Amino acid sequence: MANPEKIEKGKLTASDWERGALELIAEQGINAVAVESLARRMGITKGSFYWHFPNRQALIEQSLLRWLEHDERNLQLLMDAIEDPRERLILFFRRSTQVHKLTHDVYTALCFAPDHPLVEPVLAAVAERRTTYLANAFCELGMDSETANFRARLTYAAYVGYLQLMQQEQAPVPESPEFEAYLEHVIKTLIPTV
Amino acid sequence: MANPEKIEKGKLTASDWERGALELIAEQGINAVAVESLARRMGITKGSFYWHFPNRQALIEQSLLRWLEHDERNLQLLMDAIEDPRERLILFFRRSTQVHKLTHDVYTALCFAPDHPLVEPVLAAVAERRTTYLANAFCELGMDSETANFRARLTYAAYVGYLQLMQQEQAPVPESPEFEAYLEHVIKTLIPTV
DNA sequence: GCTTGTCAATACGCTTGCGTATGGTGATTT
DNA sequence: AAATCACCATACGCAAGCGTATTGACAAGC
Repeated sequence: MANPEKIEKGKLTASDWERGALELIAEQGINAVAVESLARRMGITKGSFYWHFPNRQALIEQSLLRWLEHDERNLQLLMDAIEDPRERLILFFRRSTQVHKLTHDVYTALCFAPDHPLVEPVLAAVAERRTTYLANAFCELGMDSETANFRARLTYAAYVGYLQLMQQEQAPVPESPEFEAYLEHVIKTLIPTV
Repeated sequence: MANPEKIEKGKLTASDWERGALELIAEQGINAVAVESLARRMGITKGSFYWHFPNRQALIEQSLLRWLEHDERNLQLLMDAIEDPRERLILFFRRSTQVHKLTHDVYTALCFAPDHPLVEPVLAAVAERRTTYLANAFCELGMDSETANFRARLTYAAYVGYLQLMQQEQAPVPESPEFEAYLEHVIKTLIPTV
């Protein structure tokens, strides 16, 4: 049929709208989330939307909240799975392709709207979470607390900055040999040997 | 008077509009550049605007072009002024406050709209310029060409990422003691000693 | 003094997007 | 069978924003 998303049996749920919003954010950024265009995209009209949500802001809030939980689960899985801190740090950079793609693309999109009032707190929470994750790993590698915090911030900044370079096609994407070479350099520079 | 910008004698020029646009970009991002609101802000109506520019896109293009030149001049001044490559690298991070504030704020704003069709090429040019600047300095410090390029990319990424953390108030601003401490760590980590 | 050129104000049409109101439809309940 | 509920369509009002068209103000040149 002509309905790309609506899977034949109709009856969308609030959760469907949230997923649709997150996909849109991942593809075109948060500003692209408009209820009418999103509705068109889901093969439906906005009459449905305003049954599930009071307004656009609620949709975005809910979607971001939902994303935050997904992201937290992903990070937890990573932390619990690997005991070697050095391996964990290395995986931090590779994460891009390891985790669920949608979740990661949303993260990238959010990074480029840090001044958006609804995005700001979410991004702050994620930054906090990830830097403490990094700082812990650096601590386990023998750094004192202050140094570990600095290194964590530097690492996180390098990660976010690289996302931006990739966005501009100024940097090689994961899985390419150039990326591997660069990654090796980053590891050598930022991660101390045991 | 009630006219904030229009300095009494009227008769704006295209250059005035470009400056106004850049100020707006610096404050509220590129998406905030709307001709009617910008006109209001300049204490005038859009009747004037469309005499100087064919459309909104032309204004943005011209403004960004103008900014690119400013930024290039700033970089050149920095390169020519200091001969010690290590000092140059350190200054790269301090640059934020050293150069003209408006120019730097525009840069930050542009960093957060890397997918914007008009911004993308500008950002690409700047990234190219700055990474080669960095790579040259690292080369002078004794790195081989490939390593210098990797380190330059890493340094640039760390710089851009830090801008974002600052935007979210997640990182100390320049001139604060915390910033100095962090900067010291960054220098120790990224810049090899002669 | 009259024309011309430069810059600006106003009014208009068009589109996009938000939110509301109201009605419709099919399934479920009673 | 009727009524209710859950979900959706349609139509409307409203604001912001782009670009156009027309007119006006004011100075410079002829």
